[in-house]
Amino acid sequence: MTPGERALRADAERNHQRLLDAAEALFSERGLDVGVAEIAERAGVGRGTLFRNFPSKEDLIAAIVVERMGEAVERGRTLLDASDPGEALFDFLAQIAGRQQLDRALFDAVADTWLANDEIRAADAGVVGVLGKLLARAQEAGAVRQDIGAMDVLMLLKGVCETASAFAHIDPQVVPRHLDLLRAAVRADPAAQPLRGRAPTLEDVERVAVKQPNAAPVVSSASTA
Amino acid sequence: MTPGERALRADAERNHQRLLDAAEALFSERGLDVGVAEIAERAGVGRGTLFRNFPSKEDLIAAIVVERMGEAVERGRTLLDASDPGEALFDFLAQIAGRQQLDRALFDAVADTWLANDEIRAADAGVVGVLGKLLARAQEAGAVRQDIGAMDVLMLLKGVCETASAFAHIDPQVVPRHLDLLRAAVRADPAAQPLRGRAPTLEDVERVAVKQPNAAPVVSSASTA
DNA sequence: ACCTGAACACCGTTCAAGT
DNA sequence: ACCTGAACACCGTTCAAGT
Repeated sequence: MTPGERALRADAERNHQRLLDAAEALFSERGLDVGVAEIAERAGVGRGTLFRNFPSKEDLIAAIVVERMGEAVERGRTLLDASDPGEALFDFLAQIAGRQQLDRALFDAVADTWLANDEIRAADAGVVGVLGKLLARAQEAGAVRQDIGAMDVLMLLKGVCETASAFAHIDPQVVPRHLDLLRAAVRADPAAQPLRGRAPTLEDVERVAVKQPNAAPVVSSASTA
Repeated sequence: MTPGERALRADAERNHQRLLDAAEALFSERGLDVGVAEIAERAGVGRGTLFRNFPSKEDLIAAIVVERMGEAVERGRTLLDASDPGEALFDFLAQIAGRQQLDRALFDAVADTWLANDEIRAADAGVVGVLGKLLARAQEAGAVRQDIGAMDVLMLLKGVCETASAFAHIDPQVVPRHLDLLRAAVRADPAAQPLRGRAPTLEDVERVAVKQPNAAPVVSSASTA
C-alpha cells in the first residue's frame, strides 16, 4: 500500500492477509493470549511464516490495532461536517467506545503498547488529529470548555473504555453512563473550577515513548535481553 | 492473623514475610514480569517454597495488592471525621492516585485481576465501603451530585490512575489535572444532564467475576486448561 | 512440617533445510 | 523469495527427595 513497500509475491501477500484475519478472529474470540501456533494453524501457514511477516507477536497485534485506529479516523472525518459540533464530538467518542466493546482485547493492547510501536504512534497521531478538529469545533460552538485538549479527551475516553467496558456485559448502560460523566467533565460551564497543569500534547506522548522503552509488554515475551 | 489460620512454624512465617518483601521490592523496581526464580532468590528461599506459600504468582501479586487496599481503607476511615466532607472525598481519591504513581505495576494488576481472587474481592468491598461513606457525606454536604454511586467514582478513579499515570513521569501535573476533571464530572450542578443507566453496585462486580472466569490473566500462565 | 532444586509443560522465537 | 517445522530459550509450576 504505502509507496515505500516492495511488491510481495502473490502467495506471500495472501499469507499476510490470512494471518491478519486469523489473528483478528482468534483475538476477539478468546483474547490476546491465544498462542501463535494456533494463529498460524488457522491461517494455514507455518509458525515461521508468521514471524517472517510480523517480527513479533506484539507487532501482529499492533498491525490490527493500527487498522482499527485508521477506521476510527475515517469515521471521525465524516463527522467534521455534522451540523451540531458538540454532538459530533460525542458521537465520535461513543463510536470508539462502542467498537471497543466488540473486541475488548484489542483496545486493551493499546493501553500498554500504546507507544511502543512506531506505526501505532503514527496512527495515534491521526486519531489525535481528527479528535482535535472535532474538539475545536465543539469548543467554538460553546459546547465544551476551553481549557482542555485532545489528549485530555483521549485519556478520559481510554479510562471509560478500559474501566467501564469490563462491566458492559453485565449492564450495557455502564458505558453510556460513563460517557455522560465524561460529558459532564468537559462541558462548558462558567462555574467550573480551572484545571491544574496544562493540556498534554502529542509531543508529550512521544517523550513517554522514549522514556519508557522497557515498559511492561502486552504479552510476556521470552527474550528480555 | 485471621482466626481461621493455623499457626506456622517460625521459619515458615519468616519465609512468608521475606517473600512478600522481596516481591514488593522487585515488582516496584522492575514491574510485574520479574521471574519467580529471582524473587525466591532475593528472599533467600527455594522456588518450591514460594509456591508453597502462594499457589501461583498471581496469588503473590494479589497478596500485595490486598495489603495496599487495606492501607487505603485505613486512610479513608481517618478522613471520615474531616470537617469538609467534599474535600475529604477528594483527598481520599488523590491519596490513592498518589500511591498508584509510586508502584504503578501493582495497581495495573488490579485492572485485570480485579475480581479473579477472593481476597481481592473482599478487600475491594472494604474500599467501596469507606468510599461509599465518604461519598454519602459529600453528597449530603451538597458537594457531589446525587445520581452517582461509589462504584461510579471508583471506576472514574481507576481511569485516572491507569491512563494519566502513564504520563506522570513526564508531567507530574497530569494526575492532579485529571483529578480536577473527575471533580468536574461528579460535582453537584443543577444544570447537569441526568446520567443514563443506574449506579453500578458491588453485586454487579461479583457478577462480572462469575461471568468472566477465564479473563486475560495478569501474567500469561502456562496451564490454561 | 517444611524446604529444595531438578524436571516438566508451555509459551514465543529462531534457523537450517527445503521448494 | 518464500515456506516449514524441529530446536531453542525462557517462563511458571510440580514433585520426589531431603532435613
